[in-house]
Amino acid sequence: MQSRIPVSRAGRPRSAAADAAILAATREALVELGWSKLTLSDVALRAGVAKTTLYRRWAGKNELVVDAVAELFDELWLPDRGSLAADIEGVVLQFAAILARAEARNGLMAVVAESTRDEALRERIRCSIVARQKRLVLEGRARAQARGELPAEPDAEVAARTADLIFDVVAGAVVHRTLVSAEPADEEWVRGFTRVLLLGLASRPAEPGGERG
Amino acid sequence: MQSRIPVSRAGRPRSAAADAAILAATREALVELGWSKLTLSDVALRAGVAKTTLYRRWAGKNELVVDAVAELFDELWLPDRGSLAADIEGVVLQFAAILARAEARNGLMAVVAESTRDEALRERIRCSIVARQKRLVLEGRARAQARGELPAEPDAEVAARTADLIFDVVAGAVVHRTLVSAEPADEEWVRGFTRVLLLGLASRPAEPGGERG
DNA sequence: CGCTTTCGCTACGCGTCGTAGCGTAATGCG
DNA sequence: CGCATTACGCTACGACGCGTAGCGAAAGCG
Repeated sequence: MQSRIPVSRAGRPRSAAADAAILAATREALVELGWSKLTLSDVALRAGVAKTTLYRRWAGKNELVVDAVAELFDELWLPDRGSLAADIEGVVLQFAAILARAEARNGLMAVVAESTRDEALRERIRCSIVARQKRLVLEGRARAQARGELPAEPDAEVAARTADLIFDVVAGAVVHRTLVSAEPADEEWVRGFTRVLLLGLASRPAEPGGERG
Repeated sequence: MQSRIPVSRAGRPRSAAADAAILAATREALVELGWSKLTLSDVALRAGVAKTTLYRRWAGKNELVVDAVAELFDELWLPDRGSLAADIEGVVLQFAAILARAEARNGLMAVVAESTRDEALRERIRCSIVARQKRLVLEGRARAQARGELPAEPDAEVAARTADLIFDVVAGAVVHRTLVSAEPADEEWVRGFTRVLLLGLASRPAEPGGERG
């Protein structure tokens, strides 16, 4: 789903290069300036286009940044590493790698913050960013059930609720670690997180040396 | 820790009533307008004070909103409900109740988003908001260890890392559920979350009826 | 009572937003 | 090719919020 202003079919077509330049310039400005100091005039200058061109395609700051940030999450996918634990670690590390980039941190937080007041914006975020992540949860669980690592869910509604829960736990933990605690979600942290997620708090903690199992 | 501009001791003292009115007006404006549309002129008008009075006490929007939001988290505490699961459910429900309020959602997200660029602001958030929450994790674990529900941690460093992990998982999940998924963290959700946190994903899911251990 | 500081008010400079208007460039169609 | 249509770059503009300065008056402290 795009947040763009609809385009007419007749006449001179919009420059695709300008689109790419604007989105790239937005991410660049997001890194250097952050959300609040990012101005559309500056983005236009960086992209080498006129400010009015920008307003012809996006309605405002929100819409532009959503599209610019959503592109970052396109690279998320779920590698099959053979076990549920390894799959989780893999995808969490990918997510963490994206959030390690300043443009993702700044943009994601800004957009989510803005969405608390803007229902349409929240819907765009859900479609552009969140839905892609949630798909991975469903895929990972299906694999784990096929392997026998997770019990099958007889009730579809309960299954859906559980998937939502897992999604909030995984995404929330990584985001909180990265943005609020402001510490990297590195491999060691991901190992500990995966252990808690799979086995629970009651299990004995992992050794610092990196025991796995 | 306060973000206020230091006050002199001689001369006319600052009006305490004005302080309360300003913070309340900030929360009110946060609910109605959200972060980006909140203006200090409007806050001053609502509070019945001059805009200059506002700038005499806080350096800007960030500092003011941090203080206004931090007050909301003062009410967090850890009731002793007799078991680790019940303690977790209790504190998570409290946290969820705070985040159910629009002023908390808007303010917290706005401030966190802004903090991605502002190190000093991040530090203020850590002291004013996050530290209070993290204390509850340590307290809850100490109780659980005293009860024998959790194994004792021989290594202090490992214990600290685990506490940080738990904190990010709990706070992150609730925040993500409330702000990104935009669905309430109600009692049913909290039960499911607590179950996963304590027992892990591999455990059989709870029945919809509300079976408890 | 004087000294100090706060308070309300008005006014101001600055920067950004988002739009209007214009001339020009690029494309599709007959 | 010639025309209609649209995008583009540019300039200018009004509106608005930010943060500050200056003033007279009010409220405490010694």
